[in-house]
Amino acid sequence: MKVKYKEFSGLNLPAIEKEILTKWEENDAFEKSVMLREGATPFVFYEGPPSANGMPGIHHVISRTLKDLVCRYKTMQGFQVKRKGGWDTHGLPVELGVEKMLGITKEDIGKKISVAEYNETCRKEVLKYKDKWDEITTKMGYWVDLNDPYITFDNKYIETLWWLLKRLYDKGLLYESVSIQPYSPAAGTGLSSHELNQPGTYKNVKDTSAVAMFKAVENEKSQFLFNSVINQPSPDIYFLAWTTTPWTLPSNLGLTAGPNIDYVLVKTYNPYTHLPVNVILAKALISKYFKPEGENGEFENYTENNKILPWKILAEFKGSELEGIQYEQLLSYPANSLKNILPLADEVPEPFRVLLADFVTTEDGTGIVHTAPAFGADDYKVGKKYNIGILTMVDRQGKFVDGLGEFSNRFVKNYKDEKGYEDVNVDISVKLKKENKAFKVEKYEHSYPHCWRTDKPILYYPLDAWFIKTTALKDRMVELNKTINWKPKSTGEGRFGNWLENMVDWNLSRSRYWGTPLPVWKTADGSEEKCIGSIEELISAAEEAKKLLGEAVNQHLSTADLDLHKPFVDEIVLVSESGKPMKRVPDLVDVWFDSGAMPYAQLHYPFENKDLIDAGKAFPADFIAEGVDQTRGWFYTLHALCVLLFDSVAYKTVVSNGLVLDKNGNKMSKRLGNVVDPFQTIEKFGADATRWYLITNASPWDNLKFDIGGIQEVQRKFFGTLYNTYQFFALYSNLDGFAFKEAYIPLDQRPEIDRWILSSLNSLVIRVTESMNDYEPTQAGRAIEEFVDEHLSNWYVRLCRRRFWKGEYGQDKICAYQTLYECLETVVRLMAPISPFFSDAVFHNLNAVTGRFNVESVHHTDFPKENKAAVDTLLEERMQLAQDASSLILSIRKKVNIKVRQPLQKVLIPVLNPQMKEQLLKVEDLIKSEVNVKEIEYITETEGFINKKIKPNFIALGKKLGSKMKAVTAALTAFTQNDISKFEKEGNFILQINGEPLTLNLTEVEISAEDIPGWSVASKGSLTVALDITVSDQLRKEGEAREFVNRIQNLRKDSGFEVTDRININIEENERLVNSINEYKNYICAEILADSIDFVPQILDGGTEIEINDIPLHVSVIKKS
RNA sequence: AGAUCCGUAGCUCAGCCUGGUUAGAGCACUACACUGAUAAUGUAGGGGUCAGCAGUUCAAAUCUGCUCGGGUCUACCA
Repeated sequence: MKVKYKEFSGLNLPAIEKEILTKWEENDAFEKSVMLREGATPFVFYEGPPSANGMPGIHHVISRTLKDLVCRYKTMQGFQVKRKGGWDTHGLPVELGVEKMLGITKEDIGKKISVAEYNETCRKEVLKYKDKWDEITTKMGYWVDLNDPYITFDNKYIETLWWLLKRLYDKGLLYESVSIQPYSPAAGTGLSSHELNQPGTYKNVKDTSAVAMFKAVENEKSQFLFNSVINQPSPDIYFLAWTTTPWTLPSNLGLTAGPNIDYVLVKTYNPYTHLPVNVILAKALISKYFKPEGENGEFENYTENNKILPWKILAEFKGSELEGIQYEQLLSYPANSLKNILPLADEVPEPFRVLLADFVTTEDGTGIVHTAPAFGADDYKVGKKYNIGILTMVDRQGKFVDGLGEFSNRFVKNYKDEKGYEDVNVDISVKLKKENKAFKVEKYEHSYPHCWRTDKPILYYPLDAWFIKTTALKDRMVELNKTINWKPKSTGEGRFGNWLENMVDWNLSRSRYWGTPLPVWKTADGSEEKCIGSIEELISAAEEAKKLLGEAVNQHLSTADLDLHKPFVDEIVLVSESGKPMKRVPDLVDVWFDSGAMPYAQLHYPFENKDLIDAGKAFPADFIAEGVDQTRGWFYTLHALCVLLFDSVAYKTVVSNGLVLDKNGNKMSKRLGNVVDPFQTIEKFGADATRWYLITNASPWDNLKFDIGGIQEVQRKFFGTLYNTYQFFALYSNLDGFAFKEAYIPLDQRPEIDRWILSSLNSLVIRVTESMNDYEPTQAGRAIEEFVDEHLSNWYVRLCRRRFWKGEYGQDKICAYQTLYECLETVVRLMAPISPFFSDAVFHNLNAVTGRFNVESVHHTDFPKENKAAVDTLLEERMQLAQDASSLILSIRKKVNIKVRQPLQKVLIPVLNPQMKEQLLKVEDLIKSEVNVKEIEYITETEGFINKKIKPNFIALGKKLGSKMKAVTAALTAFTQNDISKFEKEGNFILQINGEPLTLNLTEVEISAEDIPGWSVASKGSLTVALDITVSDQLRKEGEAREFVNRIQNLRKDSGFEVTDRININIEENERLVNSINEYKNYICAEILADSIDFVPQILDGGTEIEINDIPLHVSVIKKS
């Protein structure tokens, strides 16, 4: 028996997928898909490692679908695409998870639990959900190599990181410096930004805020200001600067103004001392300190009892004019004297000057920012730029240092829960008030970050940290970024581009436990340091230390069970050039370094696989994809490290996909309970429907509103249609034994409709290929959808049904089979990257019979190549015409209530030009059979018969006419039928516009048929049809015959006859139908496979009663045995 | 606060780059039809201040500016 096309017993995607999965596993389909391309050009893909200590969510499914479909597509395009999986295993989330699990805090590490035990727990916990991840990977059909993944805690991985760090170190790009970080004096530890983002850390608190007065120094730079105060009551000028943290004032070293902000010099009185003063502040903020009625008030009669301060603007200027003006230190003590100011650069600091920076606003304060480089990141940055030095008048416990007079050793906030703590900020403000140095002191409520463990306010504090000098190669990074193909473009130019422009050095240090240790060893005095770049180097350095420093050192060191984590590496002591012992600096490396170094570390470069990187075989990546939230994460660290170390891009194309929101557009979160479980979704609807939905519903970079209903729709609409089409094909092919054994019938020997669908198919191949090459899978998917639904199923198959079940297995049938087969086979290969399961299932079924491909899976075939010769644009156009015409005629039938089975005599179609007629003629038969009409008449000479309308061709006329457009439109609207036909006959028309002649030609207008008086008419665009709705006697009879055929076919079906069974029919005599049936007997018999139709006086068992156009009729249908 | 994306029918989305006169599709809804693809299908109908305002233009969903709303990232500040 011949092999048959397997017919599905129902569209059960999850079940089909399970079968396919088994097949893939049995055949090692994934491995084979890579192996089959051995020697081919590599297409390099990097997998961004997920962290396996969290459950996979639906948002992982979208980015992995994207990655998978590109890799599958490129494989089918002939590239070899290796996909090494990986796990991100270090970092704070892991540590916090473990701490929560063990019920400990960071302080307990090393006390309640040893560092070794703690890290061991992290190591185990981090792969907690690995099984779940493997499961989702398999079930969603993500092909990635999970047998040999890279793991960031692996010694080999870390060794590469060390090698890279050393290279940075040798290039002078790794350095130690202070940075301003959130710091909790109460807990005695720095906080990561992640910790600062814990819920509840920002609290509204009331603090004493002060507007302090900084006295300007008169010299050349400030002369223009002092010129304005000559002859004024006070010769002094003060800058006003606001602070909510008066404790930072003793550390003040600068005042920062905005270069484009307008400032004013105001003559007034100090509201506390009532002394005359001149102050500078932003013009926009005058109203915050002065009442309008006080402007130009009475200065002479001012006394301390006056409620309203008189004030007067003496001068106005831009912030940029203030740059460099000096002022006197606000609060001078021995501790903050000039000699105690530490430099921020190599030169001697020049403090107490006005600086300029863009971060200054006029929303709060005075428009002049008190700048203490130690206690604010912005302050530090601008302070460094202007080299004003740094003063840190607060120690790590949060109290003032010695040598600050009455403030010495006082806590700047109540960190110790002291009873009767007196707020030092209040005392400072009081002192300023008394000394004519405060202009306004008040309580101010604002939100301020607090330590999430101690609930005490944090400070920003300078801490030692290791940095990568990314700014050194900023320009190169910007330049190389321009060569990267970003999808969408705006992320690369906007979000990422801006980020690069405003780049700061990368703070690498983390004072945690579970991470890659920084491989730097230092002597106790810090004078000598050494960076280690490999395990071998570490071992030999340790051996040397052992030799020089004695046997007690590095006793337990062995190559065999070396672990490059804390606490083991910390136990290793090295020896300096001068023979001193060196200990490792305690810092760990930011986890983002782990992932950014993944291109090299996954290959254990350069210790192994050196060639893969150096010869560019696995580097840089052709393609990566992750969520848009990785823009400043992984995308950045990959780029930064690569530019710094290899002067190259790390990836040529990057797709950043948007977020998955719930159906209402809210972010999915466990708290809201709107998280979609990907396991359930795939279990219920199948991975294919889910993938198809995720890809075609919205562009990957748009946020996706995830709606289960959408998946159901995809399943029904797209997969259901494709399924039906395949089932239809399989049903008849199996009957006819079609196995594509006959020679391929040349296109020119196939009927019009076959050539049309094949043309359409090849156009589709072109479109899909273009879209996929352009990383626009959404466009590709939608195009496939449209083809399957609109063209293949709803037109080709519908129109060709008869060809499949009617007649002998001859040329026309074979044409139909070959055509439909080719469509199915091609579509399945086109969609394989997006929906890998169902496509493979259908492919298997097809190929099992025909064996046209010598492969085990659709994923081992090549992507379809377009056959340009098959594309016939005119053909596709006229088929569209046929579809439109049919649809119009059907709508008329509907309107006048004549069913399609009732034949009608004639359709009129006005043709506007010869091309249109030519096109219509070629599809005339299609239209006629589709709408059951006997003839089509084309009318060209139409005057008096068709009403035409005319309107301007705006695109053509717009440029020519400009503002006359309106008048012309009006003139054309007023055209009579005579005007139009005159225009058509003569080819041009002279209009009078505003008394001037204006010649229009036919290409500048659009003429269309509007109406045919006395006919039933419908139109769409330039196509108009008119239907003759008269049903003559002859037509009625034919209609009845068709109706009869239909009823008998139903009976056959209801009786469960085979499609090929032959029958005999008896009809109880019926006067009204006898003529119709006899007249069309031959036709009827052929349709229903009847050998006889006889009228009998009475049917013995009564037969079956049917109705033909409301006429009851008794028949009996007997199957011939 | 800055950057960026988004806002078109009840819902999901096209159209916008390159301005052109009835703003489309699918789903849902209503009615009718079809029935040897039937867990399908066709036809028709209702449903839109294209977020708002202003500008450019003969012409704006489309270009520009501002505002509002939503998302994300970054920053958190005197």
